[in-house]
Amino acid sequence: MKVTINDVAKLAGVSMKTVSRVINKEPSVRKKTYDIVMDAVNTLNYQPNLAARNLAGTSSFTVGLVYDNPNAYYVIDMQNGVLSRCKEEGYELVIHPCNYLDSNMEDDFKTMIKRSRLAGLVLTPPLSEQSSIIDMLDEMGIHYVRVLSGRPTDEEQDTCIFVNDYEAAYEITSHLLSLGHTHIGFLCGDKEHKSTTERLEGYQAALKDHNIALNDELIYEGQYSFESGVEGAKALLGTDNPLQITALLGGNDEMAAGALFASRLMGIEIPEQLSITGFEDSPFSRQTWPKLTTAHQANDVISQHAARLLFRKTRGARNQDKEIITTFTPSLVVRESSGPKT
Amino acid sequence: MKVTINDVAKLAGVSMKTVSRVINKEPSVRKKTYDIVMDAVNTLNYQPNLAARNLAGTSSFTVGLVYDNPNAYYVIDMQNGVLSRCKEEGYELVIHPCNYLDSNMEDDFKTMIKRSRLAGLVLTPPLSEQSSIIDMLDEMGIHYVRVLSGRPTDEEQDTCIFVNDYEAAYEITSHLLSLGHTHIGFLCGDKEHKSTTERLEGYQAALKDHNIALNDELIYEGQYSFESGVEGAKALLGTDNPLQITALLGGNDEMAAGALFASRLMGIEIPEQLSITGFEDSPFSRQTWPKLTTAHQANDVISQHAARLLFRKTRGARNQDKEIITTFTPSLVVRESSGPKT
DNA sequence: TAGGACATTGACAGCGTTGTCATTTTAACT
DNA sequence: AGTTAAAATGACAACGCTGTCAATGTCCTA
Repeated sequence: MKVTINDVAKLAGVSMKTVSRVINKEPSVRKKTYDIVMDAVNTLNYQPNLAARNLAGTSSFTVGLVYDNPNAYYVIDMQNGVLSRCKEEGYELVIHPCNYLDSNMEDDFKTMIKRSRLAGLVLTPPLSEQSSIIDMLDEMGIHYVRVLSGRPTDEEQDTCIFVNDYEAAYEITSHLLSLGHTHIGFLCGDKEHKSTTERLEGYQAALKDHNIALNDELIYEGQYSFESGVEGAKALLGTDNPLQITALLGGNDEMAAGALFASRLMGIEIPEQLSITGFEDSPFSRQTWPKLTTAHQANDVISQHAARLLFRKTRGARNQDKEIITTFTPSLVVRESSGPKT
Repeated sequence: MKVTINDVAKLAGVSMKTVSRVINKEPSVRKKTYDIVMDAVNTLNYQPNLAARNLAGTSSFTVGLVYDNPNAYYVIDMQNGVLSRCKEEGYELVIHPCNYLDSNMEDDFKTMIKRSRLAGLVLTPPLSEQSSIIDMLDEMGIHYVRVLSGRPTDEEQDTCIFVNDYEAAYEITSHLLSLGHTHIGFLCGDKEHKSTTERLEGYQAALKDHNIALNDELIYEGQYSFESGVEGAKALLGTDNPLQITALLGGNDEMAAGALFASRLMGIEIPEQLSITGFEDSPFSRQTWPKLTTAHQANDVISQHAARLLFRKTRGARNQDKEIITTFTPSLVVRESSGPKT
């Protein structure tokens, strides 16, 4: 019933170790031998046992995905991306949701790592920004790849995948500017998140480049949540829109949806009286009325490349085949929630 | 650096095997010995190696979560629930998204199972309904727990967790009836899904109990998607609402959101001219305008109990401590999208 | 106080791989 | 053909734990 490496070896007429070499794609196996072994593998439908590999080998075949992001769409996308690479490479994925409010998160982390020795970790924001975590991992000698909001720096090229929120925010803001808006509010997330400051700076840079004076009163700091989007829109627009805002940049789709919701309550027509934009292009940016103009962030692709980067580090030169993109810029998607200033 | 069972044994002054007994909570370890060993475990901060346990033991410490549900919120909830139990019991979770359109899904499945011998699987709908899969698992002798839409039957009590959609749909429909609605449309999912027929039957039963004649024209079959919700609402309400519909039951929150969207397009006021209800209470049922009346489905709790049920089967009598609920009925949550008939 | 029954513990092999190092085969030279 | 270096393969221990079964300890009974 259960097929082991020995069965394959016997059928192929080689030693166990040679089969091991073949399935690990080690060099220094003769082509002919390789083919014979692969034939045996296929006829027996052999699947190497992960537990044994993890136990015996120096490197492991499980990678961890660590996240601390309340957004389900985001997590699923990241998960699927990493998973698709894992499947290809024969790795297994264990997921590890975290709560950064949780004080014993680091212990939790260590436990997980001890339990199943890991090939490496993929860290998603905002967790990937926490230096205490990174330091701990460095200290423990654990491989990792961080998905980060930011503009690439030479230094961290090989452990980071950057999402250029700055650029994307610049683009969205430019879009609104080109529609004639000049009084543009910003519903940002909390400033501890790198993405918040990046998006904010992109927004400000675009305004500057169009010679529009910055005004801090136009910025509302929320928590990337629907509720804080509602609050933010109410706060900025007030009862009679004293700041004469005609466009609102949501820090993410959820906040934009909140702003949409608030606008309804206040009887403001979108986009006629107010343009609203999102960020991330999560599915529900298409499920609002009107549909959200937003910046599409290809999370599944991003996480695939994160996984690739991790595997490259883990398995050394063995699979350098595919190119790895380390910087992604979300791209503008224009829908119905933004329109010309009237 | 790495602490093994031997280190613990040495420190505690017992044999390796006794430590093993302690960490596996086997009976027949003297209380005193137990305490000594646990002390050693704690001072060394010992974490048993999962790979070794899986390799050496007859039972495994990894469980699989298999899903084929496009709804991110649902998946995350299920995942978190199962994960929380796993953490407690020292298990590890590997996730396995499927695509039931994919023809070689079953092979995929087998590969996964061979790779890492599993303690068992948690199957979520609609995958849990597919008898071909169940048969395969039975044949392979794999433990599993199915989360299913349905009313409990005695027979499958020990491998199934039921979500009583029938009852919930009955309740939602009754809610609408009590508001005075008599012409109630139903935007259901595709009929291959068990949940669709369950919800449909609940809806019909409620109508019957109120002596309202059933009318198939009031039922639109979609795919549980936002888009099909839009289409369904358009189809049922037509240009001049020939069926005189004053309330619309969404098969799930997404379809309800779609109906909301369509209503906006058609200039129908919610809930003044039309009541709309959802199903599942996913986060975005609170992020629509108006917020959706829906049936709350506690997916995280459901999946926790699914995991418990699995562990009970896996580990035999070792942890019978907590009671397991095997039937859950989503409960009505009244929000702003439903109102009295005017 | 001896004998037996049962509870508790330990010694050791084995799970299915990979790492190390020794051995054989091949290729590349004189 | 003979030598040598390099490439290809194999033998065997080890990874950290659990299962088996034998050994010891404890408590009871007569």
